Amino acid sequence: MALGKNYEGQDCSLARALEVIGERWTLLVVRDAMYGVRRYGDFLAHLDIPRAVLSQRLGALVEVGVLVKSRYQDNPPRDEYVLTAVGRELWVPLLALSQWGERNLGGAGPRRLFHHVTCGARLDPVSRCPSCGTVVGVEEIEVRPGPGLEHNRDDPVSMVLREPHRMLAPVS
Amino acid sequence: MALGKNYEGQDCSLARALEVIGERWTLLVVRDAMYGVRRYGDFLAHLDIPRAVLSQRLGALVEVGVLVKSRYQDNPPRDEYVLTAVGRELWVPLLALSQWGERNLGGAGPRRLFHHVTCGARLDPVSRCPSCGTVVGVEEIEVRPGPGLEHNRDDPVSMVLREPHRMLAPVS
DNA sequence: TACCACGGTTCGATGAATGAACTAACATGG
DNA sequence: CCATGTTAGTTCATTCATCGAACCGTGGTA
Repeated sequence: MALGKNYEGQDCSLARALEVIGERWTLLVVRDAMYGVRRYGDFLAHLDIPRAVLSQRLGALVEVGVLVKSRYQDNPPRDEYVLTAVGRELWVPLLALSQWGERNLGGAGPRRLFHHVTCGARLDPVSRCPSCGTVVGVEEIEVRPGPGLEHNRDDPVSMVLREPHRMLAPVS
Repeated sequence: MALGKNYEGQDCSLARALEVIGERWTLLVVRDAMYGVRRYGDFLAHLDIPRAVLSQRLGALVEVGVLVKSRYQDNPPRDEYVLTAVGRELWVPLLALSQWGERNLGGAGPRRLFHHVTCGARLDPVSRCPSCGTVVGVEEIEVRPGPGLEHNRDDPVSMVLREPHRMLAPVS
């Protein structure tokens, strides 16, 4: 989609955003990054995504500046993919979409609850803290399992998300 | 994507939302519906979308309850596609995404400005009215052209959006 | 030396998107 | 009555993306 097959001609910032993060799988990769996934193998295990597609998406996200690839050990050389400030700003749209799904697409109550780390209060659908009154960034959020959470997976991410976990904190 | 090729296994409401509105073009169709587009031909003209894809997307959106198809005249029989309450709730995620694009993807200032109809104040990136303090739904919003707006199209939607226009109000 | 882990790339088969052409229902003008 | 136009589609051949399995390369480790 990003390669020539774009939404050019659409004088609209939504279209431009969708060129970047509107492809299949891309937003799920970003969501996992918010949860603290950083390594190729962990994305692979949690998403059940074809390897070729994952490589393409990670590359594209690096290219537009949502992720950075950084070396975290030399022997053997290993890189991890970490959200940039631009990427972390996707938190609000991501949460808003996810909450829309939760409200309107049925299911057994919320799967995950998001809390403001500094005060413990639960966040509203646009990431506002009801007690502080401000919109909270991912950096200050903790995920906790909600009543609708099933547990049928046992990859690192799924494991970590069955316990309270600070957003962005590495899962492995 | 919705036909068997889904994100099943993802215990996540984001994945479920993306099954519904994550396909190419879908979110742009919803955006246009927010602007007041209701007719097949107007979507076609404003989006430059292949006809077959538009038909498929409109059908899918009706099926999941984001749009309703309703007869508005009988001779000749003509239907229009209108947002449901569920569809209108997509406003917040839509705006959030669009604002992310505007902030982070460059461009010459905001293309469109969104104002609270009842008080005239400009809305923030999550659709809050700074003077009323509440999150405002599409029903109470007016779009106005912003400094970054280019005008290179002359379909009904583009015309209408070069003047202040109430959201959801039919463009033709 | 053999084997394993990790992070990819390559490849054939399948499915979706594209754009142009065609269809159908009805209206209008002469 | 016939030609033309408008709207909302469908059909079809081509191109492109996705899928899943197999393969590859680098660097440990037994």
